[in-house]
Amino acid sequence: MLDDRKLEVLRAIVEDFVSTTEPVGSKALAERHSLGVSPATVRNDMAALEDEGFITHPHTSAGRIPTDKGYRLFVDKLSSVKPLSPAERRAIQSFLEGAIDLDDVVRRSVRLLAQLTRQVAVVQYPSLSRSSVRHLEIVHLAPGRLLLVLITDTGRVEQRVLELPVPLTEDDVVVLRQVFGSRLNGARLVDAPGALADLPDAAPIAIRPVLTSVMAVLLETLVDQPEERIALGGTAHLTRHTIDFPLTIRPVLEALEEQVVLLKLMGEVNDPTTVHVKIGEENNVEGLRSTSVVTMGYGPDGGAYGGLGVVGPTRMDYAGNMGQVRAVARYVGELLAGA
Amino acid sequence: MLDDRKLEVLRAIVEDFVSTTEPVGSKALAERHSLGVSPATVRNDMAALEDEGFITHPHTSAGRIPTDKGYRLFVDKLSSVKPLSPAERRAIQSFLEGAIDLDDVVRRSVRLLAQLTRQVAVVQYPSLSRSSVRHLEIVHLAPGRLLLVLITDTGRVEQRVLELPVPLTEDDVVVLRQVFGSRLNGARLVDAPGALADLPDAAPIAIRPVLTSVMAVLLETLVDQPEERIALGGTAHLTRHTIDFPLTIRPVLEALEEQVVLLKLMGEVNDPTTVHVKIGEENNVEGLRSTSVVTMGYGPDGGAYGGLGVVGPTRMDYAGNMGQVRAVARYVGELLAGA
DNA sequence: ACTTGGCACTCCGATCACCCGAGTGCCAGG
DNA sequence: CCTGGCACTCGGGTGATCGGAGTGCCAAGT
Repeated sequence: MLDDRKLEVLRAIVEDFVSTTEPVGSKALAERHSLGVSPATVRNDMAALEDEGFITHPHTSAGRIPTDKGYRLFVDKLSSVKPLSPAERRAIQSFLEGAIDLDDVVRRSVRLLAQLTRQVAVVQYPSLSRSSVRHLEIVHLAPGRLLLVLITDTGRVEQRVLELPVPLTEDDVVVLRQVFGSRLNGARLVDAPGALADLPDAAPIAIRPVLTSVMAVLLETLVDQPEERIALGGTAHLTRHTIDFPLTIRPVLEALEEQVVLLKLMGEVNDPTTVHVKIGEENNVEGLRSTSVVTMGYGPDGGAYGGLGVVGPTRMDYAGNMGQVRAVARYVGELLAGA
Repeated sequence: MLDDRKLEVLRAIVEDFVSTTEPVGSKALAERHSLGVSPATVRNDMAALEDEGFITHPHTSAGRIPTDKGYRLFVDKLSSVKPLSPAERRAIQSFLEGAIDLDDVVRRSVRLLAQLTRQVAVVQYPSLSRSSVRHLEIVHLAPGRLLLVLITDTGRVEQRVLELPVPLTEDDVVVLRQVFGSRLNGARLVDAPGALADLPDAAPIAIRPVLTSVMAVLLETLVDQPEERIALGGTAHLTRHTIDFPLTIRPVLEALEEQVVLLKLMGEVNDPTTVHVKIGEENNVEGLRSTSVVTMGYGPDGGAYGGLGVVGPTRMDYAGNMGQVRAVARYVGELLAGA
């Protein structure tokens, strides 16, 4: 029931609407795209597409615009991810080289993504749970006061201050360092509980209370409830699209301020090695129902440190944005894997 | 030329305009505020205020609105910082307690400020240059590869990876740690150059090259060009005010995305112990000319770790916002000083 | 000298009628 | 199954109208 020409018409509608922002009519469509048929025929096809729910028109005498379902079909079947232009490649390169630490990498990535796609960009910090321990430092700040500093392979640094009921000697601290270091260095954080399980028994009795305190903090705030972080940028781009809908922009901004929401966006990626697109109502997030989200995981050879992506109007350049998100994700993945 | 009643009229205009968003006319004003005079008299006073440049009217048959100059007078002479309500105090308390690290403190503060003031909130991380060294850790990642981790008294953690042309022994690293630690621990970062000046001469020849490399990185990226960080939140509030001006919101969002701009805002605070207000055109920042900025420094007893504040429309509740900013600044200051 | 009521004037904004044009749906003929 | 033709719909822009809010000024009052 949807022959090739109808699909072609749908593609043309999507492309025209994306670039012009205006409902596209049968006549204009027949002219601009060389379909080889008359406007009347296009109208018939349009009617069919509308019956199937791929397009609508805002009112009787207006042209057609794609529905979420229409965009979905377009993304799945009618377009292919657009490779980057040389200029874009260079931009990525020059933007990301010279980052001095993880924070810097993330901030630069957000900026880069926002600039490339001209959309709102979101970058998740490498998830703690999927990282491994590069180094765990235990600093004796004051009697009875310890500072734990955890550094992951991706360069994330987490620190926790810890008050102890008992004072410690310098030697105790050395032992602590040694004990934790030997078991955790190089281990993945998810494996930490296992790696530490026998610790209380294996350690000298004198420091067992301290040791369990440290373990508790470590496991609780870094493994059980690891703090996820997310960076956001390019919100000014929201104003480009919604010139007429100032009330459309608010729920989006509000949603984007919620860490939880952003994490949800990044978290719903099942296969981290490809770009994912959520269109309009497909988003489970209240407030982003009128937007589309393009995401991808990044990390070493397909594994995932975290996710990144962009949020924009459903009327977006999917092919282009998917290409850009993919490219940045890959680049960032390599960058962090090599760090 | 500006007698008490005229000032009273100005105050009334500012208050009414702030709360209603609409130009206020002589009649409404005479009624709502018990000025004891007729609308005609109010009109005369208004004319005088307008001559002096404190108010304008958008068009002939509209009421008056305050100018930047009018707001300035209002802030300086006609209003006093509003103390917080008990509910607000409780909010601050409950919001900030339970923060697990500096990042957490800053993020919570931003959120808190945004929520209290219903404006866009900005919080600067404690400036590196004004902090002192709590701990400097040197980790031997791999032969020829060092990781420096600097932890400040305010809990900021900075890390730098460092490639060395020569491999190091574990003993070398211990020496490095000892040497740097003894000179830097407890010292303010600005004093670091002095504290380290004699180092190359005092150290064993063998590790001098390494030592100077480490020093270079340390001084360059942490002292000479310390990375300033800033957190932003509550941007959704921008949409509350500018319902009618969707193009007004963009330059503001764009400005707020620029670290430089935010730093400028925070940096222009000369006396960090009191709240500062920049109104409209007083802002040197392109894009924020139509907004007002309320800032204050935070830190131990008047000293300044950094700044925080809010950005909103010139038509804002100055008394309230100033009170809220001040309260949060003080609270955050104490919190970090005690950490 | 200041205040006040009165009054003419201005101008914004809402309302309405109007028309143009784009676009559709349908039909009959190729 | 495609096509041209045609009547119909409806949104949006234009222009005229009108009411009301607010002003500025003046002359009279205290």
